[in-house]
This record gives sequence, C-alpha cells and structure tokens, in this order.
Amino acid sequence: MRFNFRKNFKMQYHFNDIEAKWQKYWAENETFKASNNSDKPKYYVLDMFPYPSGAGLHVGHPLGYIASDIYARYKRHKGFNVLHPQGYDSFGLPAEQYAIQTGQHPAITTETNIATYRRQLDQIGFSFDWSREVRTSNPDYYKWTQWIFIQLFESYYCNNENKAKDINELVSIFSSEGNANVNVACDDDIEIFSAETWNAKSSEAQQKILLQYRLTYLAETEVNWCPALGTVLANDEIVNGVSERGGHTVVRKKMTQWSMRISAYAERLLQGLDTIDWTDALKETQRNWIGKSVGASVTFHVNGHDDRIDVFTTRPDTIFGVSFMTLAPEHDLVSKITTVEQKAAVEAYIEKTAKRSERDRMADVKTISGVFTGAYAEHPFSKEPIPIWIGDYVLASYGTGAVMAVPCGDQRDYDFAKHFNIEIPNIFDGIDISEEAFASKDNVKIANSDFLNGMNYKKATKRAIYELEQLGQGEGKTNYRLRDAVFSRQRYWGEPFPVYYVNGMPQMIEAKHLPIQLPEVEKYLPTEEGEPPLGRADVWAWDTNTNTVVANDKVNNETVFPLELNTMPGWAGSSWYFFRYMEEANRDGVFASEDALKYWENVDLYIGGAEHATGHLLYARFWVKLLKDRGFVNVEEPFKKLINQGMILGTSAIIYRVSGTEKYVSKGLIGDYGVEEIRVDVNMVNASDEIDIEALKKWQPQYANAEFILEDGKYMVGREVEKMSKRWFNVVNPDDICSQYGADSLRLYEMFLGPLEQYKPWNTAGITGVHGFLKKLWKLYVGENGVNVTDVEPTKDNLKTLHKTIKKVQEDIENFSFNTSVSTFMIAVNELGKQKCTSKAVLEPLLILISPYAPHIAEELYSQLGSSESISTAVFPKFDESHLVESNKNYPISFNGKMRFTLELPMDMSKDDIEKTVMAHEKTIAQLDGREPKKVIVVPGKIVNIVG
RNA sequence: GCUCAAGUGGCGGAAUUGGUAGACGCGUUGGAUUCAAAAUCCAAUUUCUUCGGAAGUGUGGGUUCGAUUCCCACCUUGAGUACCA
Repeated sequence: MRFNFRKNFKMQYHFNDIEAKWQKYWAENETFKASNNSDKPKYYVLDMFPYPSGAGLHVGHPLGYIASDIYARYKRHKGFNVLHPQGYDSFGLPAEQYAIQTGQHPAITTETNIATYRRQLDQIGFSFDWSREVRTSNPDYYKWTQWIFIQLFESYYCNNENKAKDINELVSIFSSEGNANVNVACDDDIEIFSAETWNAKSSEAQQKILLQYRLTYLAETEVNWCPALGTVLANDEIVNGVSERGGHTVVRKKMTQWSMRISAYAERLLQGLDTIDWTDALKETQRNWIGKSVGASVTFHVNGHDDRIDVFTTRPDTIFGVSFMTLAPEHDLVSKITTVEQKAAVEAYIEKTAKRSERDRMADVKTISGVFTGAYAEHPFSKEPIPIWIGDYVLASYGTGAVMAVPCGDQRDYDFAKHFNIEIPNIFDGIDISEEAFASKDNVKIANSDFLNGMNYKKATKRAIYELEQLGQGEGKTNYRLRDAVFSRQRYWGEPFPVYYVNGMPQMIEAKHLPIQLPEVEKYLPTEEGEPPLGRADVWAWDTNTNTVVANDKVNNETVFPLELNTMPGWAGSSWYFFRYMEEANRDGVFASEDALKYWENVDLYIGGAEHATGHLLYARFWVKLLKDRGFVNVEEPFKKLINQGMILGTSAIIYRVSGTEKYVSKGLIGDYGVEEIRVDVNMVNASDEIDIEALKKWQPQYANAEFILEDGKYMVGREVEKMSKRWFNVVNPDDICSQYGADSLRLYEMFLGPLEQYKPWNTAGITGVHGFLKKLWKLYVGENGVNVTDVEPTKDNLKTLHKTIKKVQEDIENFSFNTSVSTFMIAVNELGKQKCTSKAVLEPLLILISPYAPHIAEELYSQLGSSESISTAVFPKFDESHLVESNKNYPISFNGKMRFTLELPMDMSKDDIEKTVMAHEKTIAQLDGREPKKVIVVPGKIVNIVG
C-alpha cells in the first residue's frame, strides 16, 4: 500500500520540483547563452528593461516578457541564433526619494531590488541570456552613456548632407569663410560673422558661439520646473500640465540647462517611421509629437519702428484676410512697440497672464483675453496698417510666438475679433462667415485678395509665397512642434556629466578618463543655496593635471575646476542599452565592438508598454541616428518591429458595510440597506466570488468581531475591474501563483487571458483551466505505471490532430496571437486523449510545439521520452498538409443566409450533384414549404445557400 | 474639439481572405466516484419557444445569394492629443 502510494506520487505532475530542476539545468548549462559567432541567421528579441522598484513584480508585469520569451524560444526551434537579454534601468527617482527619507544609499536599495526582481524573473523560467545583463547605474555602463554625451557635444547637424558631423569641420568653415552660408541646425538668434571676426574672437567667445550649434548644448532656456520634485522636466514627463510622477504642479522658469538638439532630426525621425514595423497608433503618436506643418514665414514691418515681426502660417493664401496680429504676452517686441497710452493696460495684462500656470491656461480655453499694444504693422501687399494685439491664446513656445490673424479663416482669430470688435474681412468667395470662421481648404475660391482672386488653396498658396519672396518678406517654411529636450536633472541618482567648467564655459573630459563616478554625499537633497544634490559633494572637482576627480578645496580655476552639478535624465541610459547587450565579453574596450554591432545590427522584435511613445522610443531613435551619422553603428533605426502589450488590470473585491454599523451584508442582499463599499484583499475570494470570512477576520482587526449577513450561508463580494494597485488590495503576486500552480500555469494563463495588445482583467479563479490542462497533458504521457508512450505507428486521426495543431500554433506565434494557441493545445490534448494516442511520433513533436509556452513540463516529458538534450535544441515540427485532406465535407445548408441544417457530402462531388442532392433532401423540402427557390448558391467545399 | 482603437453569452474571449456565430476556458446546473471533502470524470449551459422552430454580434440604414467581418450615420467606452497659427 505504502509502496503503491509512493509509486503513484512519483507519476504525478509535481510542477514545483520539475520547474526548479529545469531552471537549475538551464542556468548550469547556459542553455540560452547567445553566441556572436554562428552560422545560423540572427534574431534579436528584446523587452523594455524594467526599473527595479521596491514593490517587486505583480502578475501584470511579466505579460510582455512571457510573450517575448515564447517568441524567442520559437525562433530557436526555427533555427535562429537568438539574442534574448535582460537588464535593469536602475537609475531613477523612487530610489532617490527613498534615500532622502531613510538616508540609505540608492545603490544599496537598487541592489536589493534587483535581487528580488532576478529571483522573481527566474522562477517564471525565462530564456534570458543573463551573461549580457546591463544595469544603467553601473559605472561600467554609464561610462559609455557619458561617452555618447561627448559625441553629441562634438557634433553639429548639417542640413545639406542631412547628417551630424564633427564640430571641428564647422570650426574650420568658420575660420575660413564665417557662418553666412552654412546651412546647419542651430539656435534661432545667431549673429552673422565673417571669417575675420571669428578668428579675432577670444576662445571663450568662440566656445559660446559653438554652443549654439552643438547637438547637446548649454543654454538659458525656458524650462518646466517642478518645485515639489525640485527638478526640471522634459515635455514628455508632463501630463495635463502636471508632473507625470506624483502629479505636482509645473511652472515655466528660465534656467541654464543642457539640452539635446533633437529638433535637428525632426524630419528624419518622421521619415524613419515609414521604414519600421510599428503599430499605426504608435507611429501616429510620434507623428503628432513631431508635429510637422508646412506653410510660410511672413515678415511684417512695424510702423514707426525698425523692428519686424516674423510669423509662421499654414495659410499664406489667406494673407489678404489679415485684420490684426497677435503676439504672445512673452514676445520680446511687446515692451518695445507698446505705445505710451497702452503701456499700463499691456503691463497689467502681462502680469496677469504670468501668474496663470500653464495648466490654468490650458484648462481655460474659452475665456478670450488680450489687449491692444497701440502699435500697427504694415500689410506686406496692401500696405494697410494692421493693429498689433497681445493675447495668451498665442503660445510663446510654438512657431515665432506671433500670428497673423485671419478671422474669417481661423476660429480662434474669429472669436478674438468678435470679442474685441475687430473687423472680419471675408476673402472666401460665396461663403457665409456671419456665424463662424471657414477653416476648410477645400472647394473654395479666394476673393477680395488682389492677385490671388479666383484661385484655389493650392494655387494661391504657391503664388502668395512667390510674391512674398519677391518682396523679400517671406518664404515657404516647414515648422515642427518637436522641441529640443532638456537634458539636465537636479538629482543625485543619475549619470554625472563628464563636464567641468572653465570661466563658466563647459569642457568635456577626455573619453579615456571615463567613467566619472557619482560622488558620495551625506544627504540626497538640494543644497541650502538651491544647487542640485551634487553640490553637497566634497570631492567633486576636476584636476586637469592628474585627470582625476579631486577635493573641492583644490579648485583654483587654473588647473583644478568645478564639475557639473546636474545629472542626466532617466532616458539617457535607456537610449542605447540595446547595443550594449550585443557585446559578449571584453566590454571595457568600446561601447560595443564593431563585429558585434555588425552581426546583431538592431532589435528585430521589441516588446514593451505604449507609455514610452514620446519619450524613450523617440530619444532612442534620435541617439541611434546620431551614432550612425558619426560612424559608430550601422543602423538607422533601433527597433524594427515593436509591439505594445496591454496592461493587466486587477479585479477588486468589494464588501458592503451597513452604514454606521459593524455589519457587512452579502452582495445579493444589499436591497434597501444604505451601504458603503469597502475593498478587501482579492486573495481571500474564491472563483465563485465567495469570500473566506475566517481569512477576512484575521486580515484586519476591524473584521474580527464584525457581523456578516450571509446569503445561502455564503458572503458574496462585488467586483470591480481597475488598475492593479496596493490601495485597491487587488495585487496578485506571481510568487504565489508559481508556488500554487507553477510557472508553466502562470505563463499559459497570462497568454490565455486575451490578445497581447489588449487591456484585460486578471482573475486568479480562471487559472484552474490552464492548470487542469497541464495535468491532462502530463497524464497523456505518464500513466500510473510510468511513461506510456510507445513506438506504435500513429493513426490517421493522431496525425490529423498533430498537423492541425502545428499549422495553427505556427500561424498564431507569427501573428502574436498567443491566446488562441493555448486553446489549440487544449483541443489537441483533449482529442489525443480521446483517441488514446500513445505514439511517440505524435507526442514528441507536440511537446516541441508546447515548449515555448510551457517550457518546464515540456523539458521534463521530453527527457522522460528519452532525449538527453534540452528541448530548446529541437527543430520545430514540419507541417504536412496531406494529413488534413478530407474526403467528406459537412456542408452547412442555409436558407436566405441562415444555416438550418448540415449535410455530409463527398468533397469531390460536383456543383450540380450537390445542388441536386440538397434540393431532393427532405429537410430542404420542409424548409421551402412548397415555395419555389429563386436561386441556389453552391460554393463547393464551403456552403450551400438557397434563396427564396 | 481632433485622432485612433474597441463594443459578441453571467465572465475572459474565438470566428486570420465576407461562407455553420459563441471555439477554448472560467462560472453555473445536474450526475458519477467518495463515509465526507479535495481531486477526477460525464452531461448541459446565447435567448425565446406551442419543442416544429424562431430571433440574435451597441443602434439605425446600405451593399451582397450570404455581413461579427465591407460602406454610411449615430450611441457608448477606452487611449492619445490639443488655443500648434
């Protein structure tokens, strides 16, 4: 008896033992280590690497990793040399804020968190090549982030050649011919100088000018300052006018900061989207963010001044409809051109708008406000005077901060004109503008517009630009919404800049002296003077003799200089990490060796969240283009194909407290009770929405002596689908799922939930379905007396099931439709079970099909079938159509398109014979009930439809 | 406001080129096994029905022999974005 029990025990599916065994095997044998030398074609599968937070992983996090792991394993079966690495984006705000609260060094908390992540990831059985792991906060790694920063500093962007080039080439142009004829990306307000003037300038003055051309530059710019976080933020880090992290207010402030001249790459970033396989939604988001608009720049002379106002317009064809101009309140000219009479009103208005935060201005788009400056501009063609107003509907940060207002053609201008009783000339032939502006470009001819009369939009635009060029008062122009990205952060836990200052001018530290390591500080807060945390470091100065970081008191501004106090933003390290993984060994040499870069090229499949659309995914593309231009990498785009996995949501559990009491009423009995909804830990609720009252009583003290009003002896909870979060008590930990059901169950269930890209709720109850499937799978191979797989010839049905499954699974994986292959496996195992299949010729290939999804059980059964190698080395089974050929077809017979019954007929039956057989059938006669059919449609092999 | 995506049983979802709507799983119901429970197995499960059938994929139209699938309008939900000149 005892012996039988033990024997029986051994024959059961013990997932915990099996999974631990194979995880150990993979680690010890380095099963998934990728080689940079292989005859196989390469394939690079990458996940967006995680920020290791203190909370660890919940079941929502691994979704994308499971999908990419399935794909990576599939590609290995298909004969590819697969690179599938993982690492950590380990610089960031949470570790720093924790450090501020506790004094604990962020490096220590980061280390601890990484250990937790690694344990959690390992238990899910991913096929990562951990030998290539990267951590952005490691000096070995950020050495090269600093190095790339230097490359950006040493580059300018040539618009003629459309690429970044060495800044020294620009310097030699300046010294030989000045800057009058260069066509390069630069600041807007550049002074024109000759070679003589340039050569006569001091080195410091030259450096100052060069900063206006470099691809990373130091400049006083208006930045988004977040007082609560004590740092500046990039545009993509602000959502609805508040900080993405924490939701704090953000104000505009002028500060000297490092910026990245990403605007130089606007057109290439836009064009590149057509060459990559990303979702349309994501491409559209990036297109909107880049915000290309084609139009013209027009210059207006200000009457009585030497000044000119440049505007950008997408509608130069409407130039004769201009009846006023509007400047942003922050526009430089405002103070200069305002007349004495209007001075008080203008200043009051500016003061009022300055107080309003960006968010208020955005929220309140309906209130029309503005004030007349008293000044007039001259219309370029009619020479009529045009009143110049200021108004906060014009943004200083877009275009030139000034618009030519055409009230008949733009609703905002129209509203403004109506509000202030400004004239609204109509330049559209036969269009009524008494109620609203006419903003369309189509089906209209221009009128009251001198030489543009009678033309359509296209023609008039061309002509207007031509005439403006003749006057020297305008030209065709393309404008981009994309702004340069602020690159300084006033934080501790980020990459230090490889920069020191001589007389206030930034100097790069030579690459061979990198990395410049983060200094120690006693507190992680800004200094009393408001300097960033690095301002607290005592050893933070650069000695140009020894080329080392030395104590601050050695600063003499002759040989020892102060170092930069800002650090780099979170996206610095993540903009190039995919290249670092390519390098196997000797990583100190270069950021990635030439051979490795040549072999792996770029990421074939990238999986991660859609929230990075305008941040990481844009910046990474920008840096890759720069590295390509400067000859360091061979590719123009980092990620060939990209998939955004949807979020897994939680299913919160709700109990109902009768208001003012300690009584809790079951969901079905709420009736007329006044109740409050209270969320409780979902892990106490079973598949039937019944809560474990004993567990609840122990969970929190207020429930220990509470009274529960039950229905049918049970307490039923309400359910709500919402984001998985500690505060809703709906977080499910993968550790619990793995120990209770196993990693293979977790992997299958995450895929089974629904389409990868879709948002979908997690409900632990459903996991018994896939877990039951794995048990059935096990039983198909292992009976009470051990493995019951034989060398018997497979039956026709066995082969049909197998090949149907091969076809479907292969198609599913290639379409990233992982949820449906899980169903397919279930169907296959159900069928083979019914067929009592024991044939190795069928059961072994089936394991290979399942192994990407449930690798542990597949490895175990594969080895029990007698293989000594890992199943990951097995070749994907070949699909053979011949096993699916049928001799009969069960035809659906429909009447007016509605299926009424089915009829089994031979596959090779002719169209006429099918029709005859069907029409003679008793059910057809009954359906027709004496009516004469008007038409009979027969599609052989598909359907019969009788109309009438 | 604009752009995009999506609406299918009690629930997650399937139907890949227009051709048997609801695969697969959860839950529910009934049964077998068990002293009992767990586990396992079997059956049923869109709705209505006079048990012959009939209706049915957000709503209303259209194209078609035939529409969850294509077209038009509308409703709802979600995401992104916004005085962008």
